[in-house]
Amino acid sequence: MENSEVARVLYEIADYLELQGVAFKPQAYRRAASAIESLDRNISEFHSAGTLRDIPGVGEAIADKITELVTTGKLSYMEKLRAETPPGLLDLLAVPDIGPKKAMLLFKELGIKSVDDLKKAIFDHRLQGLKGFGAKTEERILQGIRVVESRGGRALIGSAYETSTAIIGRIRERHPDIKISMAGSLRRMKETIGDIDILVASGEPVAVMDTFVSMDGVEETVAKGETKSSVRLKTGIQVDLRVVPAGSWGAALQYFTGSKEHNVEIRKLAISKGMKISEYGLFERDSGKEIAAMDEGEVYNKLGLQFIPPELREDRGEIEAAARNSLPELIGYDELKGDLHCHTEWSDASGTIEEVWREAKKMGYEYVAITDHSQSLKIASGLSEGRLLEQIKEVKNIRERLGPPWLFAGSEVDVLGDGSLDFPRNVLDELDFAVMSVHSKFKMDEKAMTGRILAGLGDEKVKVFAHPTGRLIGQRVPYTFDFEKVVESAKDAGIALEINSFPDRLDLSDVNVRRSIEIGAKISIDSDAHSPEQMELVRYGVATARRGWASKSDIINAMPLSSLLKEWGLS
DNA sequence: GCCGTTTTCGGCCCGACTGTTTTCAGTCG
Repeated sequence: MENSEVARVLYEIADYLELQGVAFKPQAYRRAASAIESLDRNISEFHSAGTLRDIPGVGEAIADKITELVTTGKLSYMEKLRAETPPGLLDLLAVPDIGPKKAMLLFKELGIKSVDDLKKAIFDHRLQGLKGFGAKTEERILQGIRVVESRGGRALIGSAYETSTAIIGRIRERHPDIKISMAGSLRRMKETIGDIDILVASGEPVAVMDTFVSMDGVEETVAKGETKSSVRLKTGIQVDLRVVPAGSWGAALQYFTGSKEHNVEIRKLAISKGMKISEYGLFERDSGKEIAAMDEGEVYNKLGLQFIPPELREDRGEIEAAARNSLPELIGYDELKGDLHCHTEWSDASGTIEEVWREAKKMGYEYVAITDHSQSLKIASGLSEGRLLEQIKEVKNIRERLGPPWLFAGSEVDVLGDGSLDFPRNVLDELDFAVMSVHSKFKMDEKAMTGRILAGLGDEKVKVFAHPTGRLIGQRVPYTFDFEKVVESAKDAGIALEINSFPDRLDLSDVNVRRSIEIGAKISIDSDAHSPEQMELVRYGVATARRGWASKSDIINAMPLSSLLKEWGLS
């Protein structure tokens, strides 16, 4: 059973208990669920080793439940809770402004069991008169239902990052003297974003708020107060803006960056050291004297910690590592020396080889690889043997003519169902190197898929395994294969596992990156650009590497060209 | 239900905003 499935069950239990008004247990279940989600090994390994209780937040009772789950695939406790609660009631919790108390009240007083029931009740004006419900609440809930029905999930980091960059630019233009930054999951560069958080330090909060709520693209102002405003954009995404005094900038940035789990642990740490932390600063608990507030790094330092980069703040051991002064030095956003996976108009992309070269030069790269699709990928205009040989000649000509950055003549070669590569030996041998991918027969069973991948990784021309799990965020689950075995094999063969930087892939994921590095495999952060400007998407790939605790030495395309040629035998 | 340099019981992060029950509860992040 997958970790995510176990976590989902525990989250569901938390929701049921919350609906029943049970105190504290929901948090306990959520904490355990969150820890299990970020494990880098399968939960069944902990079960077999008898170390379930080593997982933070897992005690006797939850360990027993996990055991029942992984051995039988079912959990009687959850079935009992499920039977006691009308199924639609959980959906009510997803509606903004409806929490457990209101959901239960609606059920008990009006028999409302689903979002549909709730809509009908509002149209019949049956909510008014209920304790705690007035006309405005009714209107807000109706709005909330519309949002839930239209949004249907979280935004990918790519679009959220661009939107937020544009908003910050507009606010800064009008208020040049303020400090402004992304915060929340966006600053942590999570792969999906629930809403965009922006933090401002200014002595004139009202003026900044006014600019914010009256920007182009605002569909509706959800809330507007003295320190916080929320709007919903026409694109459906919600943006929260918070304004704090300049004196508490660092503490506020720390606080609003989260994650929630990280902050809970930071608060507990503060308490254990006789301090107290809020968005206004770090204070001595008894005297109330300010210890740090202006500078985010100082807030961490005064707690006895190294500065923790936002991408690590997920309560996955970063606080303990920072206390021991042993955080990794993360790969920087400007440390890539090249891109090993780019497409051109020879297959399914736009842009010529020369345009890709020019973009690489603009980005300050030392090298870039042309890796168009292979022959069997007809849907993406894969190159035939003859076309590929022709392209290799062309790449080498341009390389001669234009000089650095160095152009590699590569190919994104499919590994076919039987484990063979999509070009014959004599053609592969003409390449500088190959990027291997799975693009077909996604539904093979674990054994067959693992064998297929391992066979492909056995070819000496393969130097990068692209988008290794095949997932598409929110659209397609990874294919089934033995991840550990593949990583081990890639490590032994000197093949890098890719972080594909496309926002709907980000494959490897942060958790998979961390596991791969632990095993000792190397990573290649590539754009998979299908137009020259998409080469900049590597920002999200680097972010994912950082979230996976990767440092420069883990990333092969952070190497200068000379080392890459020598150590990786690319040419 | 979990946890422990406050350790086997008694706590469990903190504050803003909103609407309504006019002094506070519910929700959210």
